[in-house]
Order: sequence, then structure tokens, then C-alpha cells
Amino acid sequence: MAKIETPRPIRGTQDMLGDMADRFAHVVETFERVRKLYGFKRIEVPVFEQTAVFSRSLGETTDVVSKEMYTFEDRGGDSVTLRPEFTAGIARAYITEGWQQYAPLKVATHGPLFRYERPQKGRYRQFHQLDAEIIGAAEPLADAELLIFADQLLKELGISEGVTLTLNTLGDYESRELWRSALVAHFEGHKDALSEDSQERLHRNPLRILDSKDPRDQAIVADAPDIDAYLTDDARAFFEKVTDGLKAAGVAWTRNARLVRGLDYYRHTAFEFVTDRLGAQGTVLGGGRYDGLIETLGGPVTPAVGWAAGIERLGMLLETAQSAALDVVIAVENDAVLDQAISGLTALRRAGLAADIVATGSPRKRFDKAAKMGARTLVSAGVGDGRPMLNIRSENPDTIAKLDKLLRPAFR
RNA sequence: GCGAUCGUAGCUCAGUUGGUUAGAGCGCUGGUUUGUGGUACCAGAGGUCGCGGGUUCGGAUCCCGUCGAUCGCCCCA
Repeated sequence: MAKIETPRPIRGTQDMLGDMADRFAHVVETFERVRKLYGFKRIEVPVFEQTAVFSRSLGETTDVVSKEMYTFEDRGGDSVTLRPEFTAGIARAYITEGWQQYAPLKVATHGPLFRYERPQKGRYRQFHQLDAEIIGAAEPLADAELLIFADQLLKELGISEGVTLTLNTLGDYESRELWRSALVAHFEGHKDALSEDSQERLHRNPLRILDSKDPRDQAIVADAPDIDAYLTDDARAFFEKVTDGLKAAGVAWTRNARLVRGLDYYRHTAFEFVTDRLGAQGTVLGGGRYDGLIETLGGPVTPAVGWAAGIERLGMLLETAQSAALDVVIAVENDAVLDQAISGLTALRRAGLAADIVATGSPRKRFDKAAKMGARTLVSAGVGDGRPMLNIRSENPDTIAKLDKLLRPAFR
């Protein structure tokens, strides 16, 4: 017989057990709790969509569309794509499901996303994000609320230490175009001194030169114009109202005039919560206002703003894993009382206690094995003088009384 | 797509300038205490040293290739 070869996991996917899985669950549970405090409705949207949902919304950045999406043909010959982000799918649902009737709509979701990239620290091909959006709200108050929500989430996760909110405005359409022209003019003037990558970016995506890591670009970037000089009065007023909201809520932030978004449908607010504790992947939560997107997908002109956060990255920042500790573990030291133990175990669980049983392997070793499981209370079940015996080991008399009441009937 | 580092037991890792039957801890299985015991003691199972080729009397160790992992570049919706 030829040896059966076990299929390997797909590159960039993860199997989680123990510590990482506990961290993951804690992030999601915290998000679900906080999102309700802000009145965000839970929604579910498909994991895959017609490719057009994403290719149309991502538009010009052809690299992303052609190389970095999981796109394939289904049996009917339709091109489908595993969602690489939440926003486009939610925007599509907003249009096709008639959610316009609920505008302004505050929604939240979480789940897996897929991007065909080389994995590295905090970057996977199947990864997971939390997502919050406000659709149909043009006021800066919506931006501020989303940011205050994000801030509270990070604080409740206990990871706000060492994480800073960096904020910028991309202005309205007019401001943005003026700024872009000024930037291109500036970089054209220093074209020869730019890195090869940035010379390429100059044609494709000039705003991206601003966050180049190449030291040759840094000096030129430092002298590049900020958007401030090009903001229209409306755009300036909008940004001020967002920051006023943050101030009123006591949310700290720093201006990063170099923070940009590659896609044209982004307007006004752009933000990232960043840390230096995750290697090259410093963004923990990011988002912005995308007033142009829904129109791009064939919907009505609809203002919207949102953010997403990597669950894995948030999990990595948690101080300690919140493992689900057992309340009780029962060591069955004699198989003659196995039925009694199962009955008692069931009674514990029905009473809402987290309980488990050790009833396999050498009976003599079961007690030690149970002790290693780290339950709050250890119970041994055996036989003494020919009768079932129960020993509840706890320092706390109340605990003993409570467990005895639940377990004793099974052992009579 | 590019670069650097790394692949030895289920897991975490030792393994000398190349030298004879490849090691530890944890985990797993069994045994020991005539015992109400808190991670003990003893033993066992488990490895063609990622895979393929080369150099050599001899390769886990050196060289080449390949696959995989990690971290970074590009990209970052």
C-alpha cells in the first residue's frame, strides 16, 4: 500500500486551537457587546459575490483586482470572487435589498475575508475582520460616532495602550483633486531623486508615494504639500466637526497629513489606529468616508462611512488570553461508578456549570490528569466499602455544599 | 513576483571541526504508592533528520536543486 499523503493546509490559512482561538473569540465577543451599545444592527452578507461587485468598486487599482483576489468561475461559467473586504458587499446589499428605506443605517458584521497575498506576520490569505458602517449619513457626527465606537472597543479589549488614532482628511472631491495635482507637480519636480518604485507610483497612484518606506523618498515627502491649503471651506468645516466630536467624547488622536486612501471614492475622513507592536503590519483598525462608492455600484448617491479591524491582529495585542476555565472536573477513579458520574456531570451542566470528566486511561492516573485540567473544583468519584463514593475538594464550604446538592442524588 | 532566515519524535528544541545503534523535556500508553492523592518515580511506544541529487571511506551536519514555514519588500481595498 502506498502511503496516503495528507493534504496540506492552503498557504495563508490558519487552524486555531487554545490560546489563539480564545483570543479570537474574546475579540469577537467584545465587539458584539460594544456594537450593541452604539445601536449598530448585526447583518450577515455572503462570503462570495459576483466578481463585478469588487472589481467595479475597486476600479482603477488593477493590481489588486487582477492579482490579489480569489476569483474563479463557478459551474455555470459566472465569475465569482471570495470577498476581499466587507464594504463592497454591504453596499451591494444596501442597493439590492432595499435597505435604503432604513437610512441612515448603522450596521456591523464580522467574518472571514480572502486575499491572494504572501502571508507574513498578521497577514493571511484567509483572515478575519470586524466591520462597522453607517450608510446614508452625510454628517460628520457619523464619522465621529464610528471613531468613538472604535476607541471604546480598543479600550475594552485592553489594547488602547500603545495604539494611537491617526486621522486625516482627504477633503471633498474638489479639494482632493486640487491636492492631487499639487502633489504630482511636487513629485514631478523631484522625479529623478525618487525611488524606482515611487517613480512608477507617480503615474499609477501618486498619493501612495506619501507612505513610501524608501529613505530616498522620505525627504521629498517631507516637503510635499499638505491638503490643508487646498481644502474648500465646506471640507475644512467638515473635518473640524469630526474632531470637535472626538474632543467632546475625550478621544485622543493625532493628525497624520500623510495618511491617504488609494481609491477615488474616499472623501473627507480617513483614519487608522496604528501600533508598532505588530512588525510591518501596524494598522489595527482602519477606515474612512466613502461617499462615492454606492454610486459606483449603480446605486443612488449615498454618503457612507465605516471601518474594519483585523481580528487576528487585535488578538495578538491582547495581554492575556481569556481561556474558558472549567468550574468542575470529575475524576472517575473506578469504572463501577461511571454511570453515576455521567449522571452527576449532566446535572452540573444543566445547572449552568462548565464541567468535564476524566474517565479514560489508567484509573490511578485519572486524578492527576483531572488536576492538570485547571478546573476551579476537583471532584473524585470512586468506590469505598463497596459503595459509590464522592469527594468534592474545595476550600470553600459553599462550593462544596452547592456541588454536593447537584451531585449527591446520582451517587445515592 | 523578489529577498533573508529556518525545516531533527505529536509539540518545544539539543546534536561538538563530518565519525559507529539519533537525544532531552512536555504529551501519549503501561506499571509503582495498599492509597483522599496536587502535576512524583519507573518503563514503553513514537524519527528513512522536509524531499531529490552531489562531494566523501562515511552526511542530521558540507554543496546544488526542490517543496514548505517564518519575517520583510511589492501591494494594501
